[in-house]
Amino acid sequence: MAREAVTIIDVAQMAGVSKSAAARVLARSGSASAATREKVLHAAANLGYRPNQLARAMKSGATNTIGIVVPDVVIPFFSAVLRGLSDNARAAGFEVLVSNTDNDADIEARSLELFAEQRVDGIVLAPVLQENPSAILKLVDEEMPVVLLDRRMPGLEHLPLVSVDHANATEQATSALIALGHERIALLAEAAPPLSTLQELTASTPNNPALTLLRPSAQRIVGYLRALEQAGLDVDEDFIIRSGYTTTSAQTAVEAFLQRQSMATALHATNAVLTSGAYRGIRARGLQLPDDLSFIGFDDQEWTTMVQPAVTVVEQPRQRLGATALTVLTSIIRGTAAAPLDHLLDAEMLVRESAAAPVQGAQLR
Amino acid sequence: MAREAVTIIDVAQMAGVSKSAAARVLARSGSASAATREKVLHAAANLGYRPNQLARAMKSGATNTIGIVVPDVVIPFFSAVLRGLSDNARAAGFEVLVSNTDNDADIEARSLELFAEQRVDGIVLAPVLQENPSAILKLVDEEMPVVLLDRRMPGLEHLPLVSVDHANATEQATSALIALGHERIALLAEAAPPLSTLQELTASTPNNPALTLLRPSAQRIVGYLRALEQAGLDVDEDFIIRSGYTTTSAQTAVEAFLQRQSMATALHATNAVLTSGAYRGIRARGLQLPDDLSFIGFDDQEWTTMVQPAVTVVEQPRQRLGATALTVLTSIIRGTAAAPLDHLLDAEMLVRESAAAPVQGAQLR
DNA sequence: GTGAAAGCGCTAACAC
DNA sequence: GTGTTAGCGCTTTCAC
Repeated sequence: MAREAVTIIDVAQMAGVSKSAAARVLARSGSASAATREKVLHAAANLGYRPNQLARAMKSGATNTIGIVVPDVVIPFFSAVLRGLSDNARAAGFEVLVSNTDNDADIEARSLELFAEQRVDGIVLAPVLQENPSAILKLVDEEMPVVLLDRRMPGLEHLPLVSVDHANATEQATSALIALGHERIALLAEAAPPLSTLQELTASTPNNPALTLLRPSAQRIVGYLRALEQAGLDVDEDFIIRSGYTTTSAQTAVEAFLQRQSMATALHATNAVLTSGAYRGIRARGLQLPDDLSFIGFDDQEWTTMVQPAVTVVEQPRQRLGATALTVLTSIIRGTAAAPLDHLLDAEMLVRESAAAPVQGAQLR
Repeated sequence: MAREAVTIIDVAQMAGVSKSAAARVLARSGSASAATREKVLHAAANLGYRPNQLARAMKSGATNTIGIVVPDVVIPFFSAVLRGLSDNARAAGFEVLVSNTDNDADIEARSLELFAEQRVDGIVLAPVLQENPSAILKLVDEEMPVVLLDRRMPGLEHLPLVSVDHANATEQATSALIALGHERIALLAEAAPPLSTLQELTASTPNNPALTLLRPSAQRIVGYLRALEQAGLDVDEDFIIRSGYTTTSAQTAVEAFLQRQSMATALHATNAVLTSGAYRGIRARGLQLPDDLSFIGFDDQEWTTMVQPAVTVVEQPRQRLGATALTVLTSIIRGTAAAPLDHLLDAEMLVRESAAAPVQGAQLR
């Protein structure tokens, strides 16, 4: 603002008291007589005094600002998390700075650096999956409070994580299909570690580091394996469809799968992008949901209820993830953090019409 | 960050020069000898010096931070605008603070106040439509640079606006339907001023204040009237369907319309929410697109290409709106602003399959 | 209860 | 080219 802002000095002068007296009143700290308070408040109101948070931050060392770093706020999951974070941040007296990385480690590093220069009080970060997260570690080493969102990777074991329980989410979907009577359930997942590695983890607890350090897509496969195992069903590696993280890649993979493997009676896609691609693939093959195939998607999206039949999905508590991340972050900032800091929230099934009991012989076209 | 940050003094000491010498090197201002520069840069790197933007801002009066205030970042339109703004802000050296208002004038006022206290250099605001925007005017009066996004209302005539050309967007859609051969075109719009008021504006230029001060929903109706007028078609007020700003309200309104008015051969919905509701209503009535009815929606949404036939829509250049808002805002901040400051961007038709030439007698069920 | 004064980290005159 | 100094607006001892 170009025009000279009114400072505490202006207020003090008008009130006829000292700078510090005015400060005590305006910052509600220290003591002041009723008369002084009255005069100062009056002057402040008259002049339209607005405290300069910059100066306040210089003194106190706290900016009451936090940063959130995500791949892309246009992705509905992240915009919802941002919203949940933002609402709660406001309530707790924090402003929120936003940055997008497009999953580029360099941009992420630069964003973190800039936030640090701005002296944010803490950062919520959905990290780019990278080999050597040195930029993150550097910040943490300098005692910047950081809360991880959605994912974690080796090297960041000691940072608190707020995320959905990925394995559990897929397990829920798979178990739901099993409960409907399906035994040959295909899974559409991003490329991930070899199956043997993942199979060793089916018995692990949700917060087992070996599990939470895997990328979300791998954790989701673990949940699938766990559900099959619990039901006593054999794993057929041929039923695990690998795809890149794009709609077209997923569509292609699903179409190819449906062409070569007509025994599957159900399919679960493990993230939002793959869900869109899978749906297109199913449609391209001319299959009817749920009679020809039962389908459960991941993440609720508007289209899942615009198509017919509406698509059953596993939904993450997006805004609550943001709210939780804020809570954890503030507890660290205020030094009131108490272990455990990890928060793995449960996903929720939104049961609609795309998954049903298998129809005998349906896939035997 | 709890640990003592390294300051310019630490750097100067280590480099064996004065504070100001170090400052000159680090801020790339003023002159310094090669030797000094070398020593300072070296010391800074060794110590991991990170400039304190707070202190810098205190001195310079510029925080290099801007704020964006929108109804809700979860709405795809706003998250995309935010993205466009954010990318360009970064490139221009600004950080971005975000706030959601949920269309509540009090929350908006509070947000603006808080941003002002943070001493942001400027604000991009999608204002809550309100009678008396005093909080906004107060800020502007104090010379805070403000750019309006998407809408403007009486009292804010002097503030620059970055928006899609609402009237033109609807005109494009309506004209497209007319070009296909439709003559009885229904419009789904939010409740708006009486038709007579709007009809007077069909001849106005895009940036006519009388037009840009209307709420977007009203401007869109003007575009519809203009298209009909240009084609020499009569306006039948019965074909303008009024609805509240919710999917269910829109669905109900469309269903009722389709029941009582079977002469319409085409329908255009004038915003994203109404488009979803209209589509549901059309489906609930069992109509086939485009044979029973041609349909054009507003704002591209993922579901419009997930359903079959895919829905033709008018799309706003969302990210470009954000980018443009940033450009205008920075020009004001830097004092290089040159009239005209209003930017009305053109919407674009995404032609898909839900609109086609009318089929004779199709609606005569 | 109140005022004087120091100082947060940085920049920009200003002398040298 | 370099160092000294003042000061951005605020909070917070510390005497009185």
